[in-house]
Amino acid sequence: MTKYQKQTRLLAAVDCIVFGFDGHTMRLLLIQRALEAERGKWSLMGGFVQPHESADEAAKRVLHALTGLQGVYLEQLHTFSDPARDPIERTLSIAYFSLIDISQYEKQLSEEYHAEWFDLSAAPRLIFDHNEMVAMAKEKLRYKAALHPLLFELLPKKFTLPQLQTLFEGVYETKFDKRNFSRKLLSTGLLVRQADKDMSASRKGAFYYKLNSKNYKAKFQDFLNLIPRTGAR
Amino acid sequence: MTKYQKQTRLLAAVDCIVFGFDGHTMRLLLIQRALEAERGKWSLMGGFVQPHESADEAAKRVLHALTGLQGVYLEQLHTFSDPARDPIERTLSIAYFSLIDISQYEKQLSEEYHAEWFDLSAAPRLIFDHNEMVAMAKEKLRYKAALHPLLFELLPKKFTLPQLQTLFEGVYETKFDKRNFSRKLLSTGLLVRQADKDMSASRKGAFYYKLNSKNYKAKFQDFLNLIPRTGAR
DNA sequence: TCAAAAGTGTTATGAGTACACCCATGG
DNA sequence: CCATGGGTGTACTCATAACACTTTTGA
Repeated sequence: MTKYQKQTRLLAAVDCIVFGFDGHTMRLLLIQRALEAERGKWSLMGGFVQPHESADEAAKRVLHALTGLQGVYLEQLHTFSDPARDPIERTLSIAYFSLIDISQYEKQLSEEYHAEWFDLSAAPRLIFDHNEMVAMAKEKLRYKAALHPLLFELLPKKFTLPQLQTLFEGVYETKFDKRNFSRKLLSTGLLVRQADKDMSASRKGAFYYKLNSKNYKAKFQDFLNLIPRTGAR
Repeated sequence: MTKYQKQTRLLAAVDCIVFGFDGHTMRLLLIQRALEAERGKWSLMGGFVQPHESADEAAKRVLHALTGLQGVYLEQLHTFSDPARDPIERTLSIAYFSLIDISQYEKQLSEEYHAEWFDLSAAPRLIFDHNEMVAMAKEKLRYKAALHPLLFELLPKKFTLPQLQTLFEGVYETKFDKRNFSRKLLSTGLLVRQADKDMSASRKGAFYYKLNSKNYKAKFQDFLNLIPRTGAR
């Protein structure tokens, strides 16, 4: 088989920006880097693309290793290619961002990787260009979640409207009117009210909802305009 | 300098999806591939990422070589990484999409590359996964142009409202009401009416407009909702 | 009975849409 | 004077946003 002669081959890595929500604030999952350079510094979870896997497969593999989770929301974000981004050797990085239900995260596995959740707005300095990746992921999350029902990926299967509103308020760093918020969300037809309530956060209790998965798939690509114009953008 | 041992290095290419608008329909710029495999087949313009350039720089270089243009709209689209996407040797491709004013395109240079404009809706079969890249670029263009004033990149500096409307109708493959269209576009504050008219398309003539570049930059990131709900989506 | 959070209804404003006629000009 | 495309105004509907009180229940 003829090869492309005289072209330089490069290392290709994937890096995963993993977002979670703890009920109060947005969180970011970081690990302490195991390799030189910058061993011990905080870093996104990453790994090299192997010869027989695509970047998507590599990202899934890495994410499963970090969280023990499969089938999570994972989307290619951007490829970072500054020739000097990794001081050891030129490495392309294909960044992915992921949304996980933090309550399903398996702490056991994380300790193997010295992983930790950080408040998104108080994340430490990361290696290489990882802070830039996080900033881009945050922006994309805000952008996309304003138009598509994305943030449900961060919640358990059963969730309450107050939880959902707190999540939106965390992502957009603002407050919404709860009457308008619930009317808008319910009008999407995405939510199905359950018979039971979450009694843990109030005396009255808040009804649980689940996603209507049929409508969820159908409407995901629509523009839903989930964020009030007077709120964040 | 320590290197990352035992990791496989891969070829990294960029491929550019170049869109234009000829006044009637959306067009796609393709070349006849000069390399094996598939020499002579239609292809996107691409090239390998060189050791000391980023992917953005590579895409700019490639695009300049193809069109003679500099400073054109160019945005990273997606990285394609199927291990089998190039039958000769595994190659990652970082795809970019670009919008150019077709009237500035320099035919001389294009002939050097056997480049040709194709009607976007009648593009030929392309090599490798390039049809998939084009499909994704088309979708992203529709998505983004519904919310941001992007399509102006396809027009000359001076353009008329009927031209602009034809362009939008081409991208969304539908017809808009011209009264609503002009009201909506003018209400953005992005357009500045010129004193002169384009007399080439009608007896009455249509006023030229230019972009208000200050508002253009300021509003680019806003959600403008440029497409009627009853139109395409 | 009280505290704390959940849940809900009304009104006013503005954006979006549907729709039809007059204008300017060159031939 | 007429054919062709350019340009504009109005009324209706619906989505949005602002705003405050009642309900539930455990302590």
